[in-house]
Formats: sequence, C-alpha cells, structure tokens
Amino acid sequence: MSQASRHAVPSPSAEAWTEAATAALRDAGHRSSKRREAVISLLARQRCVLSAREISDALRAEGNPVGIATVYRTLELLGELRLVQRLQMGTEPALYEAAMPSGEHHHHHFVCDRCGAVTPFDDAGLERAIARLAAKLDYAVGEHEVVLRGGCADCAEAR
Amino acid sequence: MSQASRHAVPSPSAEAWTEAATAALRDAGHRSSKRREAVISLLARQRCVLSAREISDALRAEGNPVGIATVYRTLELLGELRLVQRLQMGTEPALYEAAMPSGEHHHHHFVCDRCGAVTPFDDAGLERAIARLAAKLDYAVGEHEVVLRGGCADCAEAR
DNA sequence: GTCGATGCAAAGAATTTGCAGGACC
DNA sequence: GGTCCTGCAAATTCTTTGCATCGAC
Repeated sequence: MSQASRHAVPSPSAEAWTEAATAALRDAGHRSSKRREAVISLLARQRCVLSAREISDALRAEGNPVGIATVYRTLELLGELRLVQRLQMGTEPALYEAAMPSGEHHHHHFVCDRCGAVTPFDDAGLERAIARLAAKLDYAVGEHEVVLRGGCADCAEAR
Repeated sequence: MSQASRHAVPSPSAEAWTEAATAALRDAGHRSSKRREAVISLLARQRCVLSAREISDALRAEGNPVGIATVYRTLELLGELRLVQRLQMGTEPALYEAAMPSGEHHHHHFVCDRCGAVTPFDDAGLERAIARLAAKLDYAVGEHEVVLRGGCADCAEAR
C-alpha cells in the first residue's frame, strides 16, 4: 500500500461541495442549468484532477453531453468563485479539481515524471513554513501552490 | 525599498552559468552556434523570467535575430540539461530562466495577481519543510516548485 | 563532406469567442 | 419576454514539426 493511500488527503464531501458550488453560483446571480449541474456533479465525484476534455468526454459517456466550450466557461466561473482549482503542469492541458473557497481540504500535488499521475497530499509542516514565509515578505500573499515531481510508488515497483 | 530587494535572491553569475551551459551542451554532443550562444548570453544576463517570444524579440532588438523555433528548441535542450527552468503560470506563455543543474541558487516565485510581475525568493525554512515532507512520502521526490500569489508591494502602493 | 542547426511556414493543441437558437425565471 | 446559457465553428495563441538550406567539425 502506498503512503498516499495510508495517509488519505481529506477531500470535500461530494454533497458539501456540490451545495457550496450551487449556492455560490446562485448568489453570484447565475442561473441554474442542467449542463452546469452535470459538470458540478462530475467534479464533486472525482478524486483526481481532470482536464476540460476529460470532463466533457466523461459527461458524454454518461449520456449527459456538455460541449467543451461550456465546460471551459463553467470551470472559469467556478474558478473565479474559488470552487475550482486549476493546475497547469507543463504543456499539457490544464487540470481542474473541486476546492472549497474557505480553504478547507487545502492540499498540494505530486506529479510522477514517468506516468504523469497526479497525487494529492497535505502537510502541516509545509503550510507552517509557507505561513511563516508569507509573514516575512512584504507581499500580500494570498494563494500558494506546491508541486513535487519525481517517481511514484507504482512506477518504482514497475522498474 | 521592497523586502524583495532587501533580501536579494542569489542568482548564478552570468559567467558561471554561461560556462556551465556551454560545457553541458558540448558534453552532450551538441555543436556550438552563434544563435545558441546568443540565447545563452541573453538568459545569462536576465534577472527575471522571459517568454520565448520575449527572448526572440530581445535578440532581434540587439541585432542578433534568432527565430522563435530555434529559441524553443534551445530552451528545450537547456531544460533537459537542467540549465533552464520553465514556469507555466495560467494560460499565458511559459516563462524561462537560467538555473544551475546542481541546484545552486534554487529559488521560487511570487506572482502578482494584479500586474503579473514575477519575483523570485528563497527561504530556508520552506526548503527544510519540503525536505522533511519528501522523506515522509514514499515517492522519489526530485524537483519541487512553489508559487505564491497575491499583491506585490508596488501594486499595494499604487492603490 | 557529413550531419547537426536554423528559419520559414504549416501543423497541432488548448482555449476563447461570435453568434444563432434554446432554456430559465 | 427578456436574459442568460449552449453548442458549433471560427479565431487566437502558444508550441512543435517538416523540410530545404546553411554552418560547424
């Protein structure tokens, strides 16, 4: 068993996030729609990050087709509301995941150089170090992102 | 004066990096050429990150035009040799900067949400936290990247 | 002279946008 | 009924690639 699974990263419950997303959109004056609900529902169910195309394809496979443009528009909207975090790694398409605007379930990612797998992790020590650092700088530090790269456990075994 | 300038981030000396890059390319079996030397020279002189287009434009302005394709090819080559670090932030073009393969002068970046300025910083506490974290995970952690976002000092003043 | 390096133009990809039609309130 | 939401296709933008030519060794 990998350490990643032994120390599972707490992720928002599908229900809590769905509710937060729905409420935030409504409060921001947006209409509800079948397509947006489909995107939100998919994001809520995911454990890992997805690209816009993967989201569109997955929804089509479920019989709930949502055009790629709408997926992008929805992700942008949710991103502005801090309900979706966008990750851009290298040249590949950006990856998206559900997030809580409150910062709950905040975490970072490990990317395997070999298989490309993206694994979330969290670490209190890391957060403390960043908080201490932020206090020292005279920037108004808001968000932060940490990406670790290397070989994942599965790839190490496979060798 | 901003904290960034008070605590200047050590950057590789232009000479040391130029020499490292030249030697690494030669050792890897690549030929020397005027265009590559021009790209290397520009990167060596920069204090901040540049996009491929900025590099091409800057060289053209100096009377040393290098085609954008060659810039990309050179950056890719240097990236493989760990002499260039590539930063992808958002949808904008990737930014590149000189780096030492040894990890000397390793640092991270702060990005201003308002003006887009990218400022380097380094922090021993942050590096320690990452090292401790890496030891706990059962990934083979290689590189890591930290990006802080927020408002830079200049933008705060301007408000 | 051989083979890598370069430029140009074309190809590819990801993302955004214009616009006509459909859905929500 | 007025707007917002969607899909499609076109446009944009960044990056990569094919190919003929030039330059390094």
